[in-house]
Amino acid sequence: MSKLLANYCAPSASSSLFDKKVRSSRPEQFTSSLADICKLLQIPLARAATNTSLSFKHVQFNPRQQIYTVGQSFDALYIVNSGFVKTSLPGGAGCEQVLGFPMKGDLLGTDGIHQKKYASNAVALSHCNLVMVPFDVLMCLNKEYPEIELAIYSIMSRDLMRDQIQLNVLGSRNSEVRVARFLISMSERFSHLGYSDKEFKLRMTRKEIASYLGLSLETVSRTLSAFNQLDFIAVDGRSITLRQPQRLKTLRRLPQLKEKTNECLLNGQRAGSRSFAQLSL
Amino acid sequence: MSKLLANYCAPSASSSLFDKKVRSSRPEQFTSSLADICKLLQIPLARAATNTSLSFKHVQFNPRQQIYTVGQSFDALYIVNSGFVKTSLPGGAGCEQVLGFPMKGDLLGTDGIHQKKYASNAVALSHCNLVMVPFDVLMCLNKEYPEIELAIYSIMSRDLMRDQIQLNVLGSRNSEVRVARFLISMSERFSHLGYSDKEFKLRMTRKEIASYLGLSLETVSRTLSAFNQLDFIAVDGRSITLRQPQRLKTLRRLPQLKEKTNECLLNGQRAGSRSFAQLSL
DNA sequence: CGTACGGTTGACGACTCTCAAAACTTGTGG
DNA sequence: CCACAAGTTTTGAGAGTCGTCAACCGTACG
Repeated sequence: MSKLLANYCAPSASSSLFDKKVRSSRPEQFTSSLADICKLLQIPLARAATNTSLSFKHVQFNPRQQIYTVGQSFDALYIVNSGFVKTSLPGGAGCEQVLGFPMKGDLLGTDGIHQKKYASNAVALSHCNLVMVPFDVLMCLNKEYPEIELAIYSIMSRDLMRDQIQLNVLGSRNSEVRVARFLISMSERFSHLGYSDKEFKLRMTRKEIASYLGLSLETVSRTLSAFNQLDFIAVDGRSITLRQPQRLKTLRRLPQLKEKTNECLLNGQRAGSRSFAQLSL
Repeated sequence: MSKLLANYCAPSASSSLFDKKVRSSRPEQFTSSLADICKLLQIPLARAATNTSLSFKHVQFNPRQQIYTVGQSFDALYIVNSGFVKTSLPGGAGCEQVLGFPMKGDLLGTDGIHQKKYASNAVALSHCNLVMVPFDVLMCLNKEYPEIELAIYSIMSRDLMRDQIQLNVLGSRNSEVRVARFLISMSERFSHLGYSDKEFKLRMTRKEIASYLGLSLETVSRTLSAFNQLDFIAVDGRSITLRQPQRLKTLRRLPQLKEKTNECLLNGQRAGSRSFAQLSL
């Protein structure tokens, strides 16, 4: 056990594999302490601060670079320190299914624990800085810091919740709701990271959003344009500004589509026909 | 720690009762040993057999009875010992989103760990016998049996994989593929439990299947009827017989829908003008 | 400057949803 | 045991959303 941990008590040493992935310009961070990781994952673990000997290596990834792929032997989890990631399943006929867009603080690779092989693909959408956490090191850590065990359960539980919510989104067969909930979700995640919740830049293509939402890329584009014309949002390529987040949040399909005049409900806007693009202008 | 465990020490732990597989008769089982649970969850944990003092209570549920609901305080996980369960999210306007159909050996309630509140509803579809595993007891157990920790990670990892696969199904916008994959999935799960993989009875309504697959119940019914006419399956209410599982497994939508001549010619008669594309075996 | 890629917009059609009705099953009470 | 009610399932017809195909524009890149 301590032998394994000792392998990670090398503050100065850097392996050749590690050097290969280092990018050129920026003063990137190369190691994290246990306390750093807990902070990143938002685990309250006071005792971790006392441990200054343990360090975790960081790995750099360039845009479009694979982090791991389906079937690859599982040996480590990754924590996103900076940058944006896309996870996906190969969809057989060349069309992948996007599973999620992990960002700072998210834990990647947990789907590989069961079969000792990664069950999804992970690829960097931007320049990424990930903390590599070898799984056997993590398992040893838990013996010394039992609180970590609960924390990992909690994180995996949260990921299960997220998947369930995404299942709910995909189950609602309505493009506007899906896109709206996607925008709100991104807004909340950016807000949670300390960025603006009104103005942000998407890092993924329309095609990737479409796959994530179970739509075609044209429908995503059209829906964004419609929201733009309604002034719910302002779209400029991948830059999004939320102008009326409440409208997006309360967007529903009304059970009764009969009346085409009633605007007084929670949301109102969506009462009548499909061409609501002309409604509010 | 041992105080908690002591609460679950049954004075008369009869684990021999468990070895006999009592299915339809009514002498229900009321407790399980640690070894029983590991067997149920398919955790290889030899040392657990030595522990005969620890016992876990069983809980009975009648059809339609709630096991837990969204927002309810989380304190225990449940393992399905017998019966069929449905988990779901409340869909706002009365229409729920079905998340899954746990059956024997599945672990329920893990989505409640993160927020200490259950994040989904669980309801019994049949008479159910569940093993209740108080979460704090589980956490204490892990200190005595560290292998359990990895086992729980593994189970949650598997559940994450399942959700991801389901996301993939919902992302494929094609009713036939969804229904086919649902049938194959059920077949494999029954087979895995030792039942027939060709002939089984579904415990859920068409409506619940439809919600699970993101379709309307009529589409599910129609697709099953189409499979029936093609002699892929035989449908009799909720009783299903798989006649040509390979056809179901390889069912795809061809990128080009041009040709209208490509018949399977198994049955010749097809209700609609729908072309069923297959992958060659 | 040509190519490739990403994004927008339009036209058209098909898949699937909605509504509706009927056959069938299940549960309840007299 | 039957009758009635309520729910489930099947099937049909029509309509609507969204996917497919296509063209066009802008940007990046060699």
